Amino acid sequence: MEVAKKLRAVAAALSLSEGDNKFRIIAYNRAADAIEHASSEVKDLWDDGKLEELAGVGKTIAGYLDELFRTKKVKHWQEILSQFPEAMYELLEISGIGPVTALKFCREYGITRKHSAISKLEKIAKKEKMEKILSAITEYRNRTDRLLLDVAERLAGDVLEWMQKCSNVERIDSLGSLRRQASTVGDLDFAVCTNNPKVVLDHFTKYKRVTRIIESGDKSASVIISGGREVDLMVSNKSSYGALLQHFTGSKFHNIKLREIAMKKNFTLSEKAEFESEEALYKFFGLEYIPPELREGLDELETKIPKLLELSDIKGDLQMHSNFDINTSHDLGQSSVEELVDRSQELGYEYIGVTDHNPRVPDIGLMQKRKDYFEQINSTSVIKVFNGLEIDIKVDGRRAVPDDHLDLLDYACVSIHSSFRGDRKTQTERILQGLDHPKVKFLAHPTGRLLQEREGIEIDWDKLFDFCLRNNKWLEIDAWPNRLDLPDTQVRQAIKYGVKIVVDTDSHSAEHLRFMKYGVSVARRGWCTKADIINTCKLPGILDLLTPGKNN
DNA sequence: GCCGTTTTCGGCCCGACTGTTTTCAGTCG
Repeated sequence: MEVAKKLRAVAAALSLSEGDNKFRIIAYNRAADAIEHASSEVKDLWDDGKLEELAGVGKTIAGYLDELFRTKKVKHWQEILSQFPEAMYELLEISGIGPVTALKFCREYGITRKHSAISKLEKIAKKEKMEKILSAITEYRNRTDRLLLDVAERLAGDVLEWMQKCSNVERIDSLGSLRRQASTVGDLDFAVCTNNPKVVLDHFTKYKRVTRIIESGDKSASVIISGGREVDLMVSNKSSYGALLQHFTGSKFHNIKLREIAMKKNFTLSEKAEFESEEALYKFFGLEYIPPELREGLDELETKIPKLLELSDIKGDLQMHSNFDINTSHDLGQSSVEELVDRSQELGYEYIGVTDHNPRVPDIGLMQKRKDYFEQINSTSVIKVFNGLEIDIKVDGRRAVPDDHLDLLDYACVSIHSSFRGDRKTQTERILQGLDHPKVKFLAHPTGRLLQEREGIEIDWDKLFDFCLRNNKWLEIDAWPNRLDLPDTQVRQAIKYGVKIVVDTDSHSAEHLRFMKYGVSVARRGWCTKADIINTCKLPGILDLLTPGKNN
């Protein structure tokens, strides 16, 4: 059983034990939350002796986790868990079933075996015609992964469009993890300002994609839409709409901390509090306004909030792929350089860098031809078009292009596209070697992670940051929605170190250039200001930075 | 069990919805 699930099982068992301290139960659940939301794997934290750095994991639980990793089991937990059938802990996976219900099912229907627990419950539910349980089991089986940001925005856009058809909707906002621009989104959440909740909620449940209404009351409703996604909507009147926005934007951890602050000032804060705006709410408690992207319950309520990067600060895009065919090692772009230029000009950029993948087989003739082509483009283009290249770092750290070919470029970035496994030390050395050339300006999609598909590589971050700082190398935030790489937590570490960041789209078509906003969101979630980001520089500044010798 | 700019003891976020409980427990976010 994975670690967080185990902690939740212990919490469930404790909650069923007579007279147990309910705060101990909360503590176990909080520890599970902390582990699930940690930026590192819990096993790695244990390896590094950093378990207790997780807020919610104290001495006792850290001790038990240590026992778990050393001996594969925790004696104390075994004793607690063994009071109840193993099957019970499996049933907790079904939405709507908590400890009490799970135990009741196990006892009434003789569900004991762990592995068949949910199938057995399904049979019983069919026989007994327990419709809600059946649909919850179906949803459990179809449980889709979280949505990528661009997909979530599109789905939310459809819901917004439908809701705006209702004349009683005075204002509607999309909230939750989508508003916080987390890298992936689970449920879609909306708040509506209205004087007629009933009509609004009624309209909501009639949305054409709704496949099931989970619940529907006077103030909120939850539905499942086709594809299995849950959509929640809450309503309020104008006088407490700010409190509702704040509450439903979350995160849960941020809200808990905020309410603790309120409590210390002898106020009870909830979504019903009388605040017309979020600004007024934060101000009332003596706090700065916290941008949604920072509301993760880390240290944002105790830290001075910098002026975060904005999309309009971006002056150019330094990673994109054209269809100029140089027999590339990976996928060719779909748009011509001219199309990329046109679209970039519409976006108000002063420059772009075209960084096609390196040729499969080194060919200096092709590189020269490409250089001539860019010179010709620049003779007519309004915006500056840099002749860049994205170069593979091979497994042994060598670049896939001979050094003399780099002389024909304005700049290069390097990246890993193979051999993602490998220990931290080897991968770190590999990257540093790849970066070590004056023409190489930044590391593209540094971890190589693909959201919902592939974990990133292991990197010694301190070592990488130190190298970048000393050698004037930058790290990329790749805005491609299934990359978002560097991840926001590492972005924050990088800029604390003083490392500069490039935010770019890695576009493989002119159509993708619009993804820049997701990269900006990652930068904001990483607490970046305009000054932390290389491509907020205007053209003369970038020309300076790209001139070899000047900054190397 | 966790945690500290009121505290190393004594607190611990808050409310909505559901079901069958005619006043609240269970579950969720």
